[in-house]
Amino acid sequence: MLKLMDILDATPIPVTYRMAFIINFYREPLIRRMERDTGLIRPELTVLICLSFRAGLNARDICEITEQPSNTVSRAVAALVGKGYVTRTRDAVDTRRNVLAITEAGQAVHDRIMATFEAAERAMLETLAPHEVETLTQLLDKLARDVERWAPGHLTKSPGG
Amino acid sequence: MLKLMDILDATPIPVTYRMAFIINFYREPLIRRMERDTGLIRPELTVLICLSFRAGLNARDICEITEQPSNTVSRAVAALVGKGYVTRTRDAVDTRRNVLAITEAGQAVHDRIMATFEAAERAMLETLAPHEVETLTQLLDKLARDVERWAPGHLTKSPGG
DNA sequence: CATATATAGTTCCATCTGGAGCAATATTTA
DNA sequence: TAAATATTGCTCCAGATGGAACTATATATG
Repeated sequence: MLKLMDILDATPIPVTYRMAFIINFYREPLIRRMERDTGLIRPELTVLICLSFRAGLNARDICEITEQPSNTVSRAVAALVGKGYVTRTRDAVDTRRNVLAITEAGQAVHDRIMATFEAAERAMLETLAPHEVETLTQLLDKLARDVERWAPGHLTKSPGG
Repeated sequence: MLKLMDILDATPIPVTYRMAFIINFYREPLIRRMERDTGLIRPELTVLICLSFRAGLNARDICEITEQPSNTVSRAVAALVGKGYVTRTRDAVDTRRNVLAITEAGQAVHDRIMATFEAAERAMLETLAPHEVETLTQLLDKLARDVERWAPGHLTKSPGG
């Protein structure tokens, strides 16, 4: 039976096709499992990750950090507040802003989810020797940090810089 | 301003987080541009890629190759037939099957789209030295070919096989 | 102070997506 | 042949997603 991997060899985009392939088979099942087990959906996890890393952000900050549309973030925040995973308090100075913070329960569910992601990555990387993992990480890091230069249409988003 | 990349360093999944980051900024703009310029959507491109690689597939084959749900493929095929990019002919032997093939126009639009993907990958990889690109490709290939072992929940899909 | 403009966050709406189940056809079993 | 089961491909429906417009508040300008 023909499988996706047979097409891997024929594609004119060997690097990104493989990356997309890997991410697809890595992330989708984990996201599905998370949705089933915790009731959280993807944008909600994104918000939790941001708030877990830094408290005191507002929805707009998360939009800019993640480059997601504001309605997606808005919905995710509202859902997380409803579930008790995030608190939302009006800023006293600028009453348009809602300052967000992750709750203990939110941190707990975040940690549980990330643990499954972590285990899956470890399992994936077992194929590689430690020095190969290091090399791979470094190369990916180089590409990621260079995103401003190569991302198609990325610069056009904020002409002011 | 905090950006996604600052979180890169703090994540417990350094490899897959970077891959997802890269793929996100690579693929989404290209897909959006494709949708705008050609009117094709993602699943339709997937079908075109399969049929470009091998003619004579049916929808079920494409489902198995790409692991996409049958309704998604069904819709994509119907849209492509309507646009004149794919032909669909009933199999004389098994009249449940529709044998699919890409048309000349379909191949042309496929090639045009893939050319933009190719140019974007080239631009992305300019950051790396040729030997680094080679190393990266090999490491990704190793992971991709090992997918059956590590993909979460992948084996459960076909217990017989 | 009054008006114009900018920003935070939400809702509306159209579209994409996947799960479940359905109709048509093929295959197996009695 | 008749009935049970499997397979192909489709439609229905619920939920996710993003663009655009809207409300409320803040800031800049006369």
